[in-house]
Amino acid sequence: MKHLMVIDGNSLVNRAFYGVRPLTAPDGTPTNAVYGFLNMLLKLREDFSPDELCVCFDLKAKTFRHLAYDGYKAQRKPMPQELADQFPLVKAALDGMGIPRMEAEGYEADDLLGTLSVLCTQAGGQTTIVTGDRDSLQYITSSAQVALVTTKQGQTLTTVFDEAAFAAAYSGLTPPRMVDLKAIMGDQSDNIPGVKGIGEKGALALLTKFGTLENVYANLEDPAISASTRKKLAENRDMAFLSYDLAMGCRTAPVSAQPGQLAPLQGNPEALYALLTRLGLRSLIKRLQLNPPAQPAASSMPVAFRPYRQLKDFTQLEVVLPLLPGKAVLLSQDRTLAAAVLADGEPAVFCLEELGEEGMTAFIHHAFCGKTGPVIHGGKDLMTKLLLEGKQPVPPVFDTKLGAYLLDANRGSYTLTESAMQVLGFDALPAFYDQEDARNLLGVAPEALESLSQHCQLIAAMQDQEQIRLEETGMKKLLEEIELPLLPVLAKMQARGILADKQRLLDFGRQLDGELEKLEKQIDQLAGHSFNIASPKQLGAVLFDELGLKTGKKTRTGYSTDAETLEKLKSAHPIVPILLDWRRVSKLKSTYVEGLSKVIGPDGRVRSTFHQTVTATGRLSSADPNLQNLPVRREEGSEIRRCFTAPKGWVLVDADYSQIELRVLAHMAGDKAMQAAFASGEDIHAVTASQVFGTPLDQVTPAQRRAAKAVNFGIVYGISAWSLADDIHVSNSQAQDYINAYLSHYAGVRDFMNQVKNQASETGWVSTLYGRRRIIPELKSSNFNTRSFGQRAAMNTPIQGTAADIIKLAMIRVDQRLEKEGLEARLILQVHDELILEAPEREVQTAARLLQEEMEAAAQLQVKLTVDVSWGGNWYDAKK
DNA sequence: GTGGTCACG
DNA sequence: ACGTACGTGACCACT
Repeated sequence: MKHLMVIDGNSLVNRAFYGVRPLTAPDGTPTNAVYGFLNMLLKLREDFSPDELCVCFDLKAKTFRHLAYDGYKAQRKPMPQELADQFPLVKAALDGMGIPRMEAEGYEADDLLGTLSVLCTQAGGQTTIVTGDRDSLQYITSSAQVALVTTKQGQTLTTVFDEAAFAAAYSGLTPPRMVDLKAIMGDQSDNIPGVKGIGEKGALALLTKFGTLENVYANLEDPAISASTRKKLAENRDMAFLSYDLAMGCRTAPVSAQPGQLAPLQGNPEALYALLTRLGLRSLIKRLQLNPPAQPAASSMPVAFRPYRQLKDFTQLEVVLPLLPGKAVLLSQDRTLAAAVLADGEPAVFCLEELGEEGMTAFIHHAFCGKTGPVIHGGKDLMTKLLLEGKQPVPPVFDTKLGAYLLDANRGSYTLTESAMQVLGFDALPAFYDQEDARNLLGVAPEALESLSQHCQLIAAMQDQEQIRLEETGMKKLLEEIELPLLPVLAKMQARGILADKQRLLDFGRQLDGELEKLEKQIDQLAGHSFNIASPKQLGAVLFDELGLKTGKKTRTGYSTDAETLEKLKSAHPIVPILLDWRRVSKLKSTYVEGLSKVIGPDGRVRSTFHQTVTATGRLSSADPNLQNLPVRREEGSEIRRCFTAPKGWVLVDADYSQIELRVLAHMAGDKAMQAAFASGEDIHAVTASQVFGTPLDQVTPAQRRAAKAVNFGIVYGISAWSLADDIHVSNSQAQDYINAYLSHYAGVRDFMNQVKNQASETGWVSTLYGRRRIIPELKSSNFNTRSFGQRAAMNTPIQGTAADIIKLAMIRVDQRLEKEGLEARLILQVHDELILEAPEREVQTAARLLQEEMEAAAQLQVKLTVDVSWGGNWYDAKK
């Protein structure tokens, strides 16, 4: 016997849209509903293994189906654009997968489900109806079951209702009576009026006694019906029968195919692969085991690849070597393969097996260590490696990774393949060669070489395209005068690293172990049993279930146990302060002591990677390890910073900008009052308090200063009264008063923020003083929260991003100046508004002065940039 | 792999 | 009525 599965596409896509967190494709297309729906579909297909499968969709009629009652569904909110846009994508994906789909003009998916299930039964088959809508339960028969899909907190739950399960859930009712039930109780979401004043309970009671709507009215005078119910029924008789018709699903919709004709189709794997790639749904590609098309469609490939010339011996190589500088080059990670695009556009490839170690060394020397650097994709880390090998690499003349980042800083990653698709506008690439994965390619040499050659040609094509687009968007100078010159500075910092005192770190770790043990003992005792303190779930159970403490905020999975929540419960139970201590100590131990001691190199130095293409605002980020978030705010973490040291005879020189973001704001907003506040040289938060509260400066209270400081931060982050109130624990209206006072005093700031918001909403992007752009897709969202987030980001980015531009300029200046003055001192770290040098003791004064001068001179703003410098034998002592 | 938590500017 | 501060990365538990 055949098993048919019919799916209500509209219902499930809806569930997916509201159940899955917002996701977007690289180009900004919303994809969460596509992603969620396809995952549900695949899971259903696996769980039920139907012989036939069909997905049904609503198709609006030109005329109303239910002319009798115009209110029907008339009041439904229109579907958000983000959701509507995803239906065509879902349908295209189904076509690609070869899954039949069906729609009929003037009918809803639900009608098709009912019709198909009846037809299937008539043909002697079994039907599983899949939907998120309980209306369809009316179709349940001995040969048709309903799989009801619900989403709760991102999880999808499927409950199967057959006749038995239905009877258990709706005692006293049979599936066809669902219609009668709705006729009486109505349904707000479907605009079915029902009998006004009678709800689910009353309706159920009536039907249990009388069976059907018809019979209820036939027995209206029955004494079991109360006078008031009888009155309501009598007054709404027409509405009840109209509702019955509305609730009754259609079982005679015109279907374009019969059960028996709905077997899986061939599909179009290539188109599906291209679609899912464009949408950035890689996990689905994997789940469907799709392979990239062997040969990309000619139409989607705007680069006319040329055949490569393979250099087979050293003599041939020698001719080409002098031509390499300034050309696009690509080197496999293991450096056994290389390619270059020469002046005439001809690609040449090199293979270590044929050229020998000597050939590859010569290639590297000429491509990376000559007078002119290469054109490359992601040159910083290669340059770092070459530096560590003792070579003297020259900086790239162009880096397509940086170009791709500047053109759209919202992507998380910039692999060659992804960036080529972004910049050149491909749908898909022959993702055969990937710089990150070259090792796998050995042993398939001819294909690997062809692929390497093509990818190198992509770099050349990207360079052309990026130059045009950077020029158009006004970011050419940003690339040429900030990002590209910064690249070698970062490479040098990465290669140099910072010296760490491993012994001291481990000693500190042992001390922490002792403390942890003590704390754990106390916690277990107070809880009455031992448990995993690090598990928020177990901790929540102990605090809120066992000890009965008052719950605070809730998270998606339970009640929050974060520091803010615990802080409020500190006096409620003696276990709470101990937990807070445990959290702090355990963080120090696992993240800092253990994490850092793991990455200290054999020479005692730690080498972080400074990512130049990660943040949306233009800041750098630091990883493996992250040296931009070492403890500093509390004393107990200071020991960690004492473990980062200068070598014997050297010192660390630390310089940080004072209030750079607020100064940038004062400049960009052209706010004379704020500029004057900085010019006074007084503490900015105190001055703000004095001006906003109208208090003489020397009479500003600590509380006023705290409030002013919070507002200053809030302004930079894109403020709202709600969050400010939450932060400084005042009422919403109090917070709003602060903001109003602030903005009326600093009217330039208010105007600037409004102008930024308006421009951002119009264009979809914001920019920094140096022309760096951030596209903010959230600004166009129909969702209030998403859009609000976009507006806050729009207000914050010009400030944070300009500050980031300035310190990058400072790094370049410092590096050049150190070089020019012939000093041995070197930049080793950057922490957003702070630079750290390693300098021989004899150079300290010079280096400190130089650092301050160059940082302060990096930008000429209407507010002076000021820098505080200090030094010491370790990072803690260097930062006064 | 995701979510909760927490470290930094 | 809505309900979040902006930007990151690492660790742990848990699925």
